[in-house]
Amino acid sequence: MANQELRQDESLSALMERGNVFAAQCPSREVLKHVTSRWGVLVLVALLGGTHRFSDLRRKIGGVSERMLAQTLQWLEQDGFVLRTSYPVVPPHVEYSLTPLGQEVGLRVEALADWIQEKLPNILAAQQADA
Amino acid sequence: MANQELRQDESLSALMERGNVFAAQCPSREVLKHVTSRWGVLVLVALLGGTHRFSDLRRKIGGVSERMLAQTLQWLEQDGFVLRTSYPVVPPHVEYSLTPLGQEVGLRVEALADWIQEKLPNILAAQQADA
DNA sequence: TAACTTTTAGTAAGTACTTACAGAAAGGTA
DNA sequence: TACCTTTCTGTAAGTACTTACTAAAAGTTA
Repeated sequence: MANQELRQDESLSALMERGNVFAAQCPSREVLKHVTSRWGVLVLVALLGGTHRFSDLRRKIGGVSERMLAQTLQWLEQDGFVLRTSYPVVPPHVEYSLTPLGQEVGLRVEALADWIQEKLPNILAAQQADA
Repeated sequence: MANQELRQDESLSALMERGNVFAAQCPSREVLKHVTSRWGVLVLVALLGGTHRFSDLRRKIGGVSERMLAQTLQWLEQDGFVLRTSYPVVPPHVEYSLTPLGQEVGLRVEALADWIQEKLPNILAAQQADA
């Protein structure tokens, strides 16, 4: 059983460099948490549509508080997914956009969100079925 | 501004049937929460690899408690993504697998998780860069 | 009879996520 | 001077998520 974990085409070092979401201590877990967080998903999808200012995002994403939006943006910025551009004017003017890395995750996240939106009727029907 | 929300090719009723994750009260938000929950992602990816018993999942998914695994499986079962098959024996024998709907979400979630695993080195490098 | 098996419920306790609200910054407007 | 603007940051308070632990069911094995 134990050595089944090593596949033929992957060396041990290759596995270590890759990240393993099933391992509790793997740093990929944190990244996954940020990306799939309640507001992270929506921020990524929104920014896929282009650069947004803070308040644009706040308006677009129904239900976010300023506090949570700010925190989520910081997470995504630290992971290298979001680029924050601040103009030194008063009142503040800050723009958020996706980095190339951010666009890649964004596309995956959007694919998931879109699927759920499209299949919502089927899902709701399934929920009724076994209720 | 207000009427820009209606696109030419989509009637109002079509929009309502589709679900909109940006709307705070849309039921798709709940589904999204279950699918992207801390353990939901991992359960879906694990089950994509085939039917698993409860304790198999617990072993495979590093860090889950029995309590959370059970709750997550119930969420996904109610949304129609997971099929629970219970054999009336003692001690209990229960098998979990994906429904056709579950396989569809599973693939999207797996695409996201795989991307993060593969790009982890790049992400960690990006984190270092602005730290 | 005591102990072990597997899956899940229930409880209390702890941690993390979220919200609501007040405040700061510095220039333009009334 | 009083107030408005935008983007945040603290603070306190509330809610939700997680864990650890106890317990049940009913046969099989020691």
